[in-house]
Amino acid sequence: MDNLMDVLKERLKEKGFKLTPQRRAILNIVFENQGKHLNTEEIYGLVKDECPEIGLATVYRTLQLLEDMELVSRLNLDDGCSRYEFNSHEDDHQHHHLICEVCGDVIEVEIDLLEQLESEIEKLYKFKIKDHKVKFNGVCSDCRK
Amino acid sequence: MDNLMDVLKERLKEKGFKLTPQRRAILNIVFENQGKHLNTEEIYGLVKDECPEIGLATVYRTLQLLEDMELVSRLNLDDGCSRYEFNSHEDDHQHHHLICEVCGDVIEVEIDLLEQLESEIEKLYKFKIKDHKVKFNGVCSDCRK
DNA sequence: TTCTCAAATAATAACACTTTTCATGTAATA
DNA sequence: TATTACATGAAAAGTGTTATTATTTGAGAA
Repeated sequence: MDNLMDVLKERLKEKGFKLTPQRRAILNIVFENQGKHLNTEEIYGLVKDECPEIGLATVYRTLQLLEDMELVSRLNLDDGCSRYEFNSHEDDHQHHHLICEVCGDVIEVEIDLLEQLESEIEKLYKFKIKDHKVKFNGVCSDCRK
Repeated sequence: MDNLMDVLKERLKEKGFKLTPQRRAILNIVFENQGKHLNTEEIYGLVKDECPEIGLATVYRTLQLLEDMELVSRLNLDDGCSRYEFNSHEDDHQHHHLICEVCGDVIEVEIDLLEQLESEIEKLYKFKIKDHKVKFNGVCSDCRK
């Protein structure tokens, strides 16, 4: 999708950054692997097909950059590394994840019933909530068989 | 609380482990600092008053052990280290945390309105939920002034 | 197009947190 | 007592990540 790169270019320009092949390639990899929740090392491996010269540090830097401009989201699945997903749902809250403790699969949940809980918390604790992260651990349908 | 150490001793015995001064001291520190969410280094510093000879590796090992026997819970507050809290609520789900992005304070929330969300997810995804982790990021009442 | 310079890069060193290794110590068991 | 298994401290190694540095690159100016 060319439109995607236009968005990237635009957001980079806003903050005085440049659109480089590395940045383009990394965003592409994350975009093409939606639902996969790749970690930095995996992204590094995949992006090398496109940019064989790329360094791991650049991957780390770029993912941070892409997170800053809200094109990707960093996930913490408690497996010792950061994972990333393409951020399709711009403004609103993130979706949630079901993490299967048997096969390790990660399923995305689109329901969001946390609004009422949030408003209750905001009232009770006078805490301004800006974001929430919800993880469910359990066993997926396949592994229950 | 002596009862606490009895529980520890019992659970250790179940799995063939021993109750050592180090293990007793570490559990005590976490117990005495409920609401503080200490990290390993902080626990190490505090436990040295009781056990000056203790090594950092033992603290890591013991916290893992205490987590396995569900006497403490490991928290991930996205600040680059593991934090621990005493696990008072045995069987049921954990409570939630409000993390202030200004002062870094962590506030505990006891409300749990996730039951309905969970049953909906279980039905829809046939995913057996065993635990959930919820973090809210925002600004606490003090920092909003 | 060529020049200029800030920004971006690759490579590598440094870093922080954590785990493992290993030799020694200690407590329960036979 | 001898044996066995577990626990420990110290140090080394491992892991994911960030910082440093010299070099290269891209985009606007000449």
